[in-house]
Amino acid sequence: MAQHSYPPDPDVMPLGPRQRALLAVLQEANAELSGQELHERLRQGSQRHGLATVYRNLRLLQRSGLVRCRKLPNGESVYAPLERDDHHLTCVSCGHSEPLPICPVATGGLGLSKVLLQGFKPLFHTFEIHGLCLSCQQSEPLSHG
Amino acid sequence: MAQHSYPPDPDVMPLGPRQRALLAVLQEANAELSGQELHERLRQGSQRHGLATVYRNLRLLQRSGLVRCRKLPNGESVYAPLERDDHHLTCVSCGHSEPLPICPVATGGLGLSKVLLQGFKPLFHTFEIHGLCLSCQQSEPLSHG
DNA sequence: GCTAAAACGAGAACCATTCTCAGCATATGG
DNA sequence: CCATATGCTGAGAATGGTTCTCGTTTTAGC
Repeated sequence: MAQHSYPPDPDVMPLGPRQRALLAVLQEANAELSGQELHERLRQGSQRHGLATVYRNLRLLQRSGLVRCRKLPNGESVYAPLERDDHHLTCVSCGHSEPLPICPVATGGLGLSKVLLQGFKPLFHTFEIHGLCLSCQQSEPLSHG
Repeated sequence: MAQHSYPPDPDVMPLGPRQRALLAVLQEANAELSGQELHERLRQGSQRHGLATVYRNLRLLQRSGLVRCRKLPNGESVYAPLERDDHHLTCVSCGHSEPLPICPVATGGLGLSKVLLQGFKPLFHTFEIHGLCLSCQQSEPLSHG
């Protein structure tokens, strides 16, 4: 057991030093970060950090309900603290994704009955509108070839 | 120009035979299909079909607003006809994703002002609840290591 | 200190997707 | 009817983010 004491939530095991560093970087950032970006930023600190461990811990933090994740059209995953409730407009043509400054879903208050959830324990939700951004509408003749 | 005549929608260029085949398979399927699954099913028909073309046409159909796409946690993309308005419960631990039989968002009627959209032309939206499925809650001791 | 168990890092492996490029189909103009 | 330009197609190679492997390092408990 390489765990450090520090029990912020009885529901969750204590976090290791690298996991705390990772969370801290995510919280300081004002945007979602990819695994690679996170790795780069962590390297600049004093601790050693391997890419594999960054991904390992991202998975663990996500399972613990501390980190949320979203996939961009290019396949990258981007991460943010769970409590951040941002949603996005994403272009199906160029892949550009930008924050949508409203949450159209009554978070938490979702009228989701327990019956519908069937034992599923919700942690966060993602809402995304996909379409064509202005510049793609203008540049593309929209031909199927 | 290898396009075949057949103008179903003045807003959109006519579709080629492979694009129509692709759409047909998606419409017959009662679930989202991945690019690879789509490719397999198309191979079974009479026309020849290459994987590259399947992906090429999926991209084009998506841009034309005929097909929607969603990324699974394992990195695969799954496709469906645009008009299908399904949403999902997805487990952050095992990656299992199942349909959620309600749409908590007032589709179309989203109170999204044009100001917020800033020229963005919406085609479809995705809504997904991420959390822990029952079996993952039971099996995992939730340790950070 | 010493040992067993857990976490770690570097690099290889993975795999869905995209790219490359030579060949072929379509449409048109001569 | 044939020549030619255009651009779609498929096989296979390349790409790139993420995961796996495995030998090493760190931690916890004694």
